Amino acid sequence: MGSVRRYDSGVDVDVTREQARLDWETGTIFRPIRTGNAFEETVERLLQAIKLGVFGPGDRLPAERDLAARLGVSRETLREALRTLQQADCVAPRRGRYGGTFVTYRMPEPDVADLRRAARDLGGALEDALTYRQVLEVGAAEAAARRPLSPEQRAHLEDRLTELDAAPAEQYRQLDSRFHLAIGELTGSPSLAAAIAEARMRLNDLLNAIPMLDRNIEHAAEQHRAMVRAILDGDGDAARRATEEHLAATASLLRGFLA
Amino acid sequence: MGSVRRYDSGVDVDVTREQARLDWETGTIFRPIRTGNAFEETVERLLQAIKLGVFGPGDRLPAERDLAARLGVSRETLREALRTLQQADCVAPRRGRYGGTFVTYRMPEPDVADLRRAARDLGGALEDALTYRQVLEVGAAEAAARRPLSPEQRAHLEDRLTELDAAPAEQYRQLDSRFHLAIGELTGSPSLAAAIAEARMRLNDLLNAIPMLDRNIEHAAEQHRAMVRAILDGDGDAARRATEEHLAATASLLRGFLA
DNA sequence: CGTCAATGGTCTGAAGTCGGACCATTGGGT
DNA sequence: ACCCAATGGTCCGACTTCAGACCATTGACG
Repeated sequence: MGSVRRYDSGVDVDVTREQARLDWETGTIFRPIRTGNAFEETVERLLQAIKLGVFGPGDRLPAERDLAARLGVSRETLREALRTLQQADCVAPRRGRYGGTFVTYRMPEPDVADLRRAARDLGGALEDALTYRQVLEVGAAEAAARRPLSPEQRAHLEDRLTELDAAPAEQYRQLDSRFHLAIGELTGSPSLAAAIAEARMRLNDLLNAIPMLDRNIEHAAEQHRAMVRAILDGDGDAARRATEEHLAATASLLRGFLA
Repeated sequence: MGSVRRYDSGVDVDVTREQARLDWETGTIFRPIRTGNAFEETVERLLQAIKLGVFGPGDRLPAERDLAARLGVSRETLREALRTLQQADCVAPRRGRYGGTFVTYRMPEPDVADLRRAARDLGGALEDALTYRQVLEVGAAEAAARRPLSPEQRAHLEDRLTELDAAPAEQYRQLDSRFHLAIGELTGSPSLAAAIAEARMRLNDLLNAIPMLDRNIEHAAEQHRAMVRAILDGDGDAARRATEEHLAATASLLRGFLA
């Protein structure tokens, strides 16, 4: 300790502490540029779009050429991904005009064993994802509330809530995702909406595996209403508090099943 | 309006509204998988590591083999990126043992003309980035405050503040970045820290181009102290408020120069 | 004064990815 | 009954990226 070196900047620094700082920061800034190859990431995205409920069973995905362009990937790579999903019985292609790629995926029944396995796979990334999601969604709710919303936007949010309240049990998770995603989109910040979608994707397998009890659903519904009310009222503080409470409840429910 | 169709799910939906929802959500979920090729992203990362001040003038970057592994990129791609930076006089390689790639980049003088140009280049992405940053950093400060911190972590945070207070004008921006990044790292969530780094990178050229007046620096220093105090005290609400205030001040300073 | 280990510099063959052209199929429209 | 536009299916040549091996250089250390 206390070893000191003079740099060409003319500033004396403690070499040991400086090294510790560097080790720490390089890990953050020099993280991997790409998590996998284009093909794998494409599969992941498509699967998550389906699991998040953006496309339900029977829905048609955008045409290959269009989808490839949206994903910024060549059509061939996209097709390879679609072929994989097809073999996993998630989608089925239909040729000809008015054809397309149609979703055949059905949500599996929630299963606590699945949940534990999924949590083990995530490992330390679980706490990371929960913190990440908390910060993003709480912040988004507040940001959405503090923003002037168009009548269309207000209607859209209420639609999501109504849809969710009327959801049959097997669609609940997907419509819940739609609702939370909608709040992210209301912030008007594409980056924020994308980050929320990503965070939710990471937790999605876990959330999907939680058995939904009527009592939990009712509780969640109340919290959802509080969030919507606060956002439509433009009350940022209330929106933040309501979202905080809702996410804390979900997180502790999750931890409960893992304990 | 009111056109209704029955899907195989047996649920009647308003086709017009359903289409609007799809258009909206597909934009979020089917955003591009990769923003550019590996080479471009590598250049960007390196440049940002330097501009954010993780590596100052004269510092040595990690060895090529090591750096390539950290970035998840082949050594050849990394070298191509380094060659580009070399041609831009940002780094210089030195061969032999104890050699390496050394940073030669010097911060340009702040210039309002640069700032306006950079803002124009960003376009609508500016508001996006500001919102994104606000949510992330405010949330991170609160999360860090609500978390038990080790003595090393507390010392690290205080080091960053001390370092920043003692900063010569030409290093101020870089040390400011280090300080804000440190808060993200204190949350213990790598995803959150990475997102903060990314958000800051997007605004970096803008922030760097703001002429720093003594009055602003003093004001910022006060806010920084309040943030640190709140985080070390474990006072989440205070941390959030202090960060909110600080970022609002920076944002309005920025908008002022753009107006 | 030589050794040698760590570093940047160079090359190659394989695999991944891309853009684009062209084919095959289908069902609504004329 | 035919046409044709939109869709999935197939293929190819060019470019990018990769993994790994090998070379060249340097300076601290014995």
